Order: sequence, then structure tokens, then C-alpha cells
Amino acid sequence: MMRSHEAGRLRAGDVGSRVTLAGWVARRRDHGGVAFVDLRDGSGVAQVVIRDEEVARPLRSEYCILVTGEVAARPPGNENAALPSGQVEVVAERVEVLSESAPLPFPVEEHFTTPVSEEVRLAYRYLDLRRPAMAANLKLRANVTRVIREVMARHDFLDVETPYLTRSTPEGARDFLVPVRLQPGSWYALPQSPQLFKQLLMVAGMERYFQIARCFRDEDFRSDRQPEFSQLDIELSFCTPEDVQALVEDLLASIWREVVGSEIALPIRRMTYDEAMRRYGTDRPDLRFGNELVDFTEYFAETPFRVFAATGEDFHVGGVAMPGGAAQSRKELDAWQDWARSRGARGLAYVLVGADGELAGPTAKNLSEEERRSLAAHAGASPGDCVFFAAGRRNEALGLLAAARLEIGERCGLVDSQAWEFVWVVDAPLFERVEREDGTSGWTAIHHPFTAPLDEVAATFDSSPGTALSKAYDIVLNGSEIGGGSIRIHSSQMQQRVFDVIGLSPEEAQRQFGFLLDAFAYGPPPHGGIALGIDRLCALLAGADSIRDVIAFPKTASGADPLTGAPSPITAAQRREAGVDARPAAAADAG
RNA sequence: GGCCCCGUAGCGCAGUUGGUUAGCGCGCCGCCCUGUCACGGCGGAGGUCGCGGGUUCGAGUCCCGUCGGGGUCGCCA
Repeated sequence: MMRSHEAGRLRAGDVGSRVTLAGWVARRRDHGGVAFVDLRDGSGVAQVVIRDEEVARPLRSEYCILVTGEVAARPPGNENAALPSGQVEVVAERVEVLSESAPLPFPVEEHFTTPVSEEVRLAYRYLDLRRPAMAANLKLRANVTRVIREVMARHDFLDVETPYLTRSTPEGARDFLVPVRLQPGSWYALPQSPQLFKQLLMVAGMERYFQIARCFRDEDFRSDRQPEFSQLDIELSFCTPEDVQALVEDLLASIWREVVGSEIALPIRRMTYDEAMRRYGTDRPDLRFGNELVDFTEYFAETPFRVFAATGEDFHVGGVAMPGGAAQSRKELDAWQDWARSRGARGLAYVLVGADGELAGPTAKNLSEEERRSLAAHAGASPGDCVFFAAGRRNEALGLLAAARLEIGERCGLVDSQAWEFVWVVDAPLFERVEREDGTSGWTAIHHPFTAPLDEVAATFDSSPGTALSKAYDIVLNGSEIGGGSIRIHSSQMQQRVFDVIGLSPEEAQRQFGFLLDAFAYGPPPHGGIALGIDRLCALLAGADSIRDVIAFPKTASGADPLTGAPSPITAAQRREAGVDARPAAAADAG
């Protein structure tokens, strides 16, 4: 019947033509005998002039209406370039109410900028999405996935769907489980990622696979974490890390060019994991500003200040400068201590660099004369700056300093909010040490146990797991990890050696993902891939604070959906039929 | 699981050391205004102060518990 998405497309050239528009009443105002209705549809807003008061009077906000009329220029003397509804208007000849609207729970109209709680927005998500900003976010997301499909098709990738009902495998996160009526006591798991299936597809000879896949993880929420999320999943056979990276760079450049009209400088820079940790204290550095961390471990090797003196192998003391930070009040400096404690640290030592270069603050008194003389220079701090310090186990100290650096960047306005700073973080360690509950320590795979070691350590990684690096690569944008991948292990022998390091016996490995190991007995090709987080990517592109703003129907932090009321209890009959209460045929956690 | 912030009218918020009838803006309803565009003017309706308990002569305000929302640490290979 009618097309509705035309209101916002009316231009001066349409003056004199007759149009039929459908949309929602964004606002109605009358002035004397003339009523003005802003008609919103998917394309924007048009102003409709209604001279018949009897017709105009019943119209209310968000009524869905159909308007027939003639496009007119505004009367001379009333031109206004800043008009929200454009340069032309429609003089209504006929207005039909297609459906009425109840009074709104919150303002839908664009010019209302007062915040509305997310709970209310989610409960009326269909109204929230009617707001132009949210509609624009969904449009942006659709553009992103469209470009992705175009680029992947151009590179001859095959879109293959993998199961959403699959088996529970001991990956990183908790599984969402689905009871199985036909086999009481047995459960499907929703996939945390298509990782194992895409590797099977490589064995199957699908040399270039991709999928925009929904993934499920039953873990706590964050502003950038939902229990179900979308990732662009990619896997290639016979590839190098550089092949994968070049493909992703084409993807990102195409998305940025077509969706936000921005050119990304290629190639994207590479940084080793080690360098990222040294300079920024994190494996996802925000390169929109400098203000790098400074290593003071060597510098303080002989310090009289006990807190900064090395206590063992894993000890690290580092600093980060805050430009102009010496001007902070005692109260502000105390607030930093609270800030550090809220992050689980004992505190945040600091030294103030005076205008004369003299050091001040409680920590300064504990330093040697030599240290007081050279500390500012070593920290790269200028007179008037403040230097924060963290000391302790390396990862913890670096973590605190990395957070402090971001906080400083924020507070001091160092972050260029217009910038898009991409970086590949490569050569991450293969393993990290874990302390087990029984007090012993062992190793666990940092990425996942199928990640291949660098060629240099292929022969030695099991004898010195702590220093072995992997063929892993993460793509980071403005301090957010938007994707990660690796070259996988395709040799059963090497795979077993990795399992040995992380303490997974052949029997246990066989029980957990034997189907993958079995497949690898049949000539698996060398392969690798990557997964990009669509939600985070879109949130960054949209400038949204939370990925909820680029998901049509997200959940709250407790996993609830205020709109549908999910999750909800099931009936006793459903429980019986699903076999939820049934005993498993064989205890799953027997091993 | 820990910690922090929030919960008062449809929405956003104020509410002092505990004290009369809990306010403001927007929205909503009615009337007025012949070109408005965050129009304007006059009038009006609308509240179990999240819920439960306690202290008190008296609780939106203080205490305990609980529910809900947001953030964060743990967690998320």
C-alpha cells in the first residue's frame, strides 16, 4: 500500500507535488486556527500544516497517521535554516488516524534530552527504539553487518551456520543449559562461540568460513557484556597471522568508510603483548593519548623506601605521571587512595613535583637524596606534575597503573575523543600460571588450548611454559578489545603436548572434545581465524556508552528482560516434560 | 560472591538537624491565542516516598532486612 519512509526526504524540489505520508505524530502544536504536526517516520521528520481545527484537535503524540497533501515552501519571512522539520512542509488535505496512542511513559520526541532510566526504556523498548537516536543505532548496526557480508563475499568466504543446541564443553565461561525432552537428564549447551565447529569446518575443507554468530555465556554483566552477544566468526585454512590481519583490516576499513565515512590508515600498527604491558600495563592499550607508564623496578633496586624495594622475582614498581597533578588538593589526593582501594589495591603512592623541581608528598620523605634529585626526570614528569606509583606483584601493579593512566587521561582531557586508534596486540604468552585451590600451581591457556605456539618455541614450550609466546593476535580500538584470534594447532602431537602442560590427561581431553581430536586424525589443514565482537564494534561506532544501546532487545544486569518478563518460572508440567528433575544417565562430573 | 551509587507523581529531579496539607520542571487534561517549530497565557488532575520490620509523641528523612536498576572487582579460555 503506502510507503511511509519519505517524510524526512522531502526537499525544495518537491514543492508543488502531492504526497502521501505515513508516520507518527512527533509533536502537535496549534496556534490560532492552524495546527502544526511533526510527522516522524524512518527517514526523518516533516512538518504537516493542518488548517482544519476539527481534524487537528484529536491528534496526539505518537498517533500513527496517514497524511495526503501538497508540498509547499514556507511562507517568506519564516525561513529558518535550523528547522528540525526541514525547508518544506506538507499542507494537509486529508489526515487519517491509522491508530491511536496511549499517553507515553516517557518522551519519545527527539528534542527531549532528559535521561530516562534504562529499566523504563527496556520495559517499553518499542517506544525507546522509536526515538531517532536509537533508530539510528540500529540502522548503523545493520549497515555494519551489511558491509561485513559484502566484504566477506568479495573475499570468497562461505557463510556457514553452526548449531545453537550443542554439547557442553569446558571452555572459559559458564554454559547456558537446555534440558532435552527426548533424553531426560541430558542437556544441550548454548555455544560460547562456534570455535570447535569452525575448526571442524576447516577439516571439512571449507577453506574460508565466516558467520555472524550469536554466542552465549552465563557470566556476570558489564556495560559491554551481555549473556548473549554477536560475533563475526572467521576461520581460514593455510593462512598466516598476516593473512587474517589483512582481511580484518579490509573489513574495518570498509566498515569505517561506509558507515561513518572515515578512512583508517592501513596497515594498522602492531605491538607485541610484552610492549603493551610495559608501556601501558594492559593488553588493550588506549593509544588515543600518550602518558605512558614508567618502570621503576630497576631504579628503586637499592631504595631505602621499603615499599618500593624488590621483594622477589615477580616484583614490579612502576609510575605514571599526571600533568598538573601537583596542584591537587589534599582531598583530591585522598580521593585517589579511595579510588585505588575500590580497585582492591592498598593505596596509590604519589609524589608531587613542585615548581622548583623539589618533591613533596608523604612518599618523598622516604626517598634517598639521589632519588629525590632524579625521580622526576626518570618519570618524565615536569614541575607541577604528580607521579603515581604502584608496587607489588607485576600484574597487579601494572593493572593499577593502567587504570590510573586511563583515569588521568580522562580527568586531564588527554583523550582525543575524535580519534580512532587501532592496534594489533600480538605474540601473547601461551600460558599463565594459576594457583589451584589445593595450593599447588599449574598452567592454563591464556587464549584457548588450541592456540599454536610461535615457531621459535614450538620445540621448547612445554619445558618452559612461562616464556612461550603464541601465534595470537588481538585487535584493539581506543582501549577496547574488539576481536581476537590465533593460528590453531593442527598437529595431534603438539595438541597433546599443550594438554600436558595445562594438566589435561589424554583421557580427559578425549572425553571433553574427543570429536575434535578424532577429526584431527584425518589430515587437518593448518588453519587460523579470528572473532570480532559486533556489539562492541557498533557501540564504539555509535559513540554509545553501553552495548545495550546497539542491541534491539538487551537484558538488564540481572539477566532479566523487563519487556517480556524473561526469565520466568515454568509450569510443573513443563518441568516434567523437559525432564529437569530426572537423574542423569551418567553423572557428568564423574571425572 | 565482594564493594560503590541510585529508588519520591507518567518522565527527570528537590526535599534542611526527624515536625503542619511532600514540592519543582516536563508531560498529561481543559480553555484561550491566525504561522508555530523546546511557542505562549490561564486553569486542573495526578503521590501507599520500591517493599517489610524497627526506633520515636512523630519517619520520605534514622537503623536493620529485602527487592529492583546502574557501575565496578572477582569472573568472562
